[in-house]
Amino acid sequence: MDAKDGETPGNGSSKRLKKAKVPKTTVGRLPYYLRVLYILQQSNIPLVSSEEVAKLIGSNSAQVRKDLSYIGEFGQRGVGYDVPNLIHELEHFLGITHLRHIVLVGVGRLGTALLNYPGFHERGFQLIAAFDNDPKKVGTKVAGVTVYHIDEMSDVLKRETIDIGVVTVPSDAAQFVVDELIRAGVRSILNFAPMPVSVPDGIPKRAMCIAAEMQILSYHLKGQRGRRKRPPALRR
Amino acid sequence: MDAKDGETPGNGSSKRLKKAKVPKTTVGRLPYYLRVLYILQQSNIPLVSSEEVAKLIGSNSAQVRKDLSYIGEFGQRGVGYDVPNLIHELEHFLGITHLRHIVLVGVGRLGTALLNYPGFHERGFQLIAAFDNDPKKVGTKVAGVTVYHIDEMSDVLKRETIDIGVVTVPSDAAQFVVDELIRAGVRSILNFAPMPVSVPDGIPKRAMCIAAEMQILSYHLKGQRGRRKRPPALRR
DNA sequence: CTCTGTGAAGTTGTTCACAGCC
DNA sequence: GGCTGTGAACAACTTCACAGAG
Repeated sequence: MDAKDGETPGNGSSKRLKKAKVPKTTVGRLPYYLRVLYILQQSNIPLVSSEEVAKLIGSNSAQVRKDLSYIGEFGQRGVGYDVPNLIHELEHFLGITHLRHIVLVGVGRLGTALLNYPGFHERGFQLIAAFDNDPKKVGTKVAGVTVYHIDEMSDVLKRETIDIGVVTVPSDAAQFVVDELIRAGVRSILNFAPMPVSVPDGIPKRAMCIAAEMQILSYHLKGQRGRRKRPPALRR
Repeated sequence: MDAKDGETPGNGSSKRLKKAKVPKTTVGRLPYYLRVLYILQQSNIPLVSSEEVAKLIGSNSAQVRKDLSYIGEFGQRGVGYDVPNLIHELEHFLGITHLRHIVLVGVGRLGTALLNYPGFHERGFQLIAAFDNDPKKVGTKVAGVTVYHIDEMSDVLKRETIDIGVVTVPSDAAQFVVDELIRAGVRSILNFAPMPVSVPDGIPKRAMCIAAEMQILSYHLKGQRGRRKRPPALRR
């Protein structure tokens, strides 16, 4: 149900690397490894062990080593991993070595919040434009990003390569907006609308649904009766 | 790395049901089934087949049937599933039959956007309170929800059972806020801060990280060179 | 002795294919 | 005929446990 694979169908052997297959579960964890590595780097910690990384993200050392081993051999036995080097390798693997261009459609509250989110820029994602169908919003700037009308999308994006289209419109507009983004040449979709959308084969897609996450939490709460009286001791 | 299991450790056989084990991947898909069922219900469609549900969420019919079969036998052979009944069963299974109480910590832009998100209420989640450490925000109301100071948390929540604490504070405050929520008796955590947090055993936890999702998309774009010239035909 | 990298074992999840009921 | 429910086959992922490098 999640992202389409995004792999070009018949590219068995690229010239880039040996590139054995990397499980998608592994790909999903790499951004989290990267996040703790950035923190370690800020603290000027030059080396880290798989055990330490595991502790920080709540996993286990074998998992960390296995995940990293799918990408290459970056550690030193008896020593650990060089933090800046590992950051470099992960960034390279994830394709975030150069600035990625993104656009956002739907300048409502969530859209505005995201436009103001500093994490985009910090992580190498550059907001090129925003789109909405509300004439009051069109022509304004939100967090420094110009808002265009949705009908202008193809024109505005004519000369730009957009890597990711972020969709923050109401459910009933989501599929239309996704279709427009694809038509305008946008290469992948991040959908926040609480509605499944379909994309053509080969277009990577991810969905973030807050309500779904909360329902999953709700499930885990079943069976635990009511308010905890004596909170469990905090670890750490 | 994701949510703690949330299962009370030694409760092999509850009296509630036969309750065979439901894979967590299945639990993760149920909210999406529910979402398309709500849509079908709004269109007054009384019956649906596993094939149709699968099409709508981009899965396959065997997966849908298998998932549903972990919970019970809700379909009729040769006919399909009764939409309202299946909704009822899924809601029951997910524990969203009664209102869930939630609080939010961090009334910044993202927090404000979430407080205004109508999906909470529509899906049976009731915002009881919000917290921030900014004196300018304390005492105001955002989207009808009163903002308290973080130090007041234990007091404010003394008599309430809070099911989910939503964390939308900056990274460096995330662990502190989570610890406070746990101390105040909050039963589970939904973390939006781009920082792993740890919780005691038995406290369900989920994380939503936008940057991570975008990095995963970025990975899938690697290898596809540049702007698509001729967009693939839209399906549907 | 420490910590990585990795086959092999073990576990979990998905797909197949068909019996069973409408 | 149509569609569910489900063992059994298959595939993916995780954990173990240890060889090998520093």
